[in-house]
Amino acid sequence: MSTSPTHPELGAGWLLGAVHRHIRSRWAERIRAYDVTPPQAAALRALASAPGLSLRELARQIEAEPINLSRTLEPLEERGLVCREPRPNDRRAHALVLTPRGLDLAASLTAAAAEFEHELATLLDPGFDQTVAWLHRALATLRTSEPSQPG
Amino acid sequence: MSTSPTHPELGAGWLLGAVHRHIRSRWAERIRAYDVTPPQAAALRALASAPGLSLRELARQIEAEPINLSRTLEPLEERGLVCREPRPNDRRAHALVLTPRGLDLAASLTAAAAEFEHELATLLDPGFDQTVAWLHRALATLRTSEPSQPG
DNA sequence: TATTGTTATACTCTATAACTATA
DNA sequence: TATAGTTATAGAGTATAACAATA
Repeated sequence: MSTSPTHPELGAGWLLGAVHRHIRSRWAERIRAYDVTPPQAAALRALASAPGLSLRELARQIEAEPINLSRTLEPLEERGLVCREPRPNDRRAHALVLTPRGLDLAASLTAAAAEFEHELATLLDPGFDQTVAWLHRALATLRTSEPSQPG
Repeated sequence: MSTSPTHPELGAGWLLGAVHRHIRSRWAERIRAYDVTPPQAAALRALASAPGLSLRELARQIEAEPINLSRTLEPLEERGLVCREPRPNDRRAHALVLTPRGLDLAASLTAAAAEFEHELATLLDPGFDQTVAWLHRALATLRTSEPSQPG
């Protein structure tokens, strides 16, 4: 992977970071209208598609630390979007569920996300989903890979 | 851009973040042997290829905030890798230059970076530089793009 | 007035360790 | 003893405002 011509000493890691910050920032401003942050949006959307999970289960699903997810959910609960229902058989874990308003919001966020990602895909490669799919595969490969000296 | 199958409600932004953290972490551990952080490595390599810049000029070049770059350079100056030479004609800006040891380190880091990026490229697409180049173009496109509602 | 480097400060996201109450 | 949620705390990286010295 060669370095970018405009930044000769900044490599793939740097470029990924720059892209990530940019995209995240755009996504954050897109959902600001709903008064949620990107982590909150992820939690809400995950809960909408898998209601009743415990906090740790949800954390596993979206690959967050339980403590961070806990703090992410806090303001959402205060706003009456998420509630922790007690479980009869285990009083440690609560069942996380969305309220009707939470469900509405999650639906809006999912629509916004679909639109946002479609816009990104269009920017990347208008009309050619194949290469976008390749980007996804590439990122998925890099995500867990263990770069090590070539033999 | 469709979402990842294993994380239905986590989109492109999340995936980019995950990849970025992973790659950054691997890179950080790779250069830990040299006792430098990724931002320090970027600054050192940039200074090696463009010596004599002022702090603000260097900051512009690597797209960092001057204050953050200032703090990045501080420990490097203490270790005798970078020094701020006074400029005769402008006593506000100093000329940043690498010491011989700093130059050695920068060379090692550049070699490590080339190796690291080559490993990433190999992971992505062994033997096919074209698609790697496409990834770079894709990231470069996304980097400054302004996603906006399609017409 | 404008610019350089810096101080002080804060924000976002993430992470580790240890506590408490349950099981 | 093991697990669930939480508290306290910390870290990296980034950012804004303003200030003193200098131009």
